[in-house]
Amino acid sequence: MPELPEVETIAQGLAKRVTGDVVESVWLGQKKEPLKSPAEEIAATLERSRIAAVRRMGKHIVFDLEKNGVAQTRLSGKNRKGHKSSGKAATPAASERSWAAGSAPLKAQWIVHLGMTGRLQICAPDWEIEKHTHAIVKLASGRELRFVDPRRFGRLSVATGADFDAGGVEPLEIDTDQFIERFRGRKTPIKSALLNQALLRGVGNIYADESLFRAGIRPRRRAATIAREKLNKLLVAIKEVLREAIALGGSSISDYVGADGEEGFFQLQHRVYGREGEPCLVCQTSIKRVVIAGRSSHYCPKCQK
DNA sequence: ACTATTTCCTGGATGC
DNA sequence: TGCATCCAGGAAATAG
Repeated sequence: MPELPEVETIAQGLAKRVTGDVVESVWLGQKKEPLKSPAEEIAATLERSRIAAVRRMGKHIVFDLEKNGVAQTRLSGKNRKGHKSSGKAATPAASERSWAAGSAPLKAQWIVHLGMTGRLQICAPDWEIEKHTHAIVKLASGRELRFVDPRRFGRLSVATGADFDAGGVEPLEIDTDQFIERFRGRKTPIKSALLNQALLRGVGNIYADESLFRAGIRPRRRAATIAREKLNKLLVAIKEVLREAIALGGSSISDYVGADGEEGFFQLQHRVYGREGEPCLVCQTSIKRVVIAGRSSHYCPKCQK
């Protein structure tokens, strides 16, 4: 279940391997759940685009795309209402020019959310197509980038007009004042607030539990009842947990593996997540599990108040 | 404007 | 062995 550290690891791995490559063609499966944008729009946006960068925003992987202005103009005019062709010379010679040449490239983004079980694999075209493969992106380098997701909680979309807005604020970039402002006054349990991507983006169930343990706060505590000092401690804990996890390549439980298929190791550092009934590593008290907002929440009843 | 609950999905684990 | 049931959980949709 990829959260911020896993997605960061995957995005970095992908960036290393596909930056600069060009999309030749795109195949999209028939299942509609994984597609947040219309299939034709995703395909049209990706095809003939150069992958300028791959980065993470919250739990999303964002591919920054650049396309020759001429080709993009033609596609936009055909596929999007109210978007007129700009009248630039659309000669075949121009559309085949190298990416560096000619007018400024038109930008777009391909956004991938892995959900629970989504994976992006880079492979040779003759690799067996796995069950639950929903997208195959053919690259000019001869490789393929495939999206595989058995549970179909993952999502693919494109942003063409404006930049993709992931909502919320990056937990590794937010400062104490911003954090307190966003979380204080909320009546909801702090655990729910941490999972709310519109507040803070990228923290999921594992890292919420681990951060709350380090900060000594019970997951059911209402955000509004937590003192500023304690909220500050929580933010420090969140940043610490996320940074440590990124350094270890994320947590490999269930389906997660990095871009090259390697596993992460942060699961070995989990102090409460998945440890129901086991002794607290600090005080030996049995770790409890309760359900909050439909999510398993693990905590030490003695260390967390 | 918030908050809480339900729904979507499949595979692996568990129970009888 | 086989079959049914439960559970994992992010985010969108729905209800209050």
